[in-house]
Amino acid sequence: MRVTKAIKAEQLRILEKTYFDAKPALEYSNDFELLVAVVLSAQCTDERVNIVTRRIFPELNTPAAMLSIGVKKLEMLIKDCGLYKSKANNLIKTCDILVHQYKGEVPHEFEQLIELPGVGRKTANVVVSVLYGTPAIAVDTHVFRVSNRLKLGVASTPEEMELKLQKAIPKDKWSAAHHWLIYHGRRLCKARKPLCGECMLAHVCPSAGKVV
DNA sequence: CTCCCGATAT
DNA sequence: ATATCAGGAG
Repeated sequence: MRVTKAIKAEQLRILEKTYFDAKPALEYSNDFELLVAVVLSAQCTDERVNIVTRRIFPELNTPAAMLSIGVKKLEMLIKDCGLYKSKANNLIKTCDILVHQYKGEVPHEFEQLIELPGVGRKTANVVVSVLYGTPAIAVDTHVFRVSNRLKLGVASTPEEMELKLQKAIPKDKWSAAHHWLIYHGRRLCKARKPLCGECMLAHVCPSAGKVV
């Protein structure tokens, strides 16, 4: 199947119709909490992140509070999320910067966010999109896999995919499309065993039934 | 490219 | 047993 511009538009139309109510799965009650939750979500399910954050956010809901407990305690608290030494180290460093350079606030600009330790393009895009309404397409493992399968965008790196998707998707749909693709990746277009048999996109998907 | 890493699904 | 999970840094 050759994925033309018209087919991509049809893919997006179906995704929107199916996942119109898609929203962030991570739980948070302020800007700082969302930033922390997204950092913790690297190579970890959102469900597990929520279990951990429900336990720690009542105490650690500000960068000053998190900074004060130190790396070792933070490591123990977030251990269940995996990659815990890097994440704890990065979070403490980020908290230090937020407290001393941003008055304890989470910066609003992508260029500022991406300079924070442990914050890359994906995390920065989620923050500006979810918190500040800036059009952005955060390319995580689901967005990358699903987009490549649909050939909505074809890329070998997340950053390349981000650029391809920005061209394939109308700007006013960027942030929503990010959530459509994640929901689709979780529910049907799974990494291991995609459910092409019950997929509403199968007739416009060049990979339908072909994924090992 | 490798390393970080525990929990879960298959 | 192995692949994968809202990645990022060296």
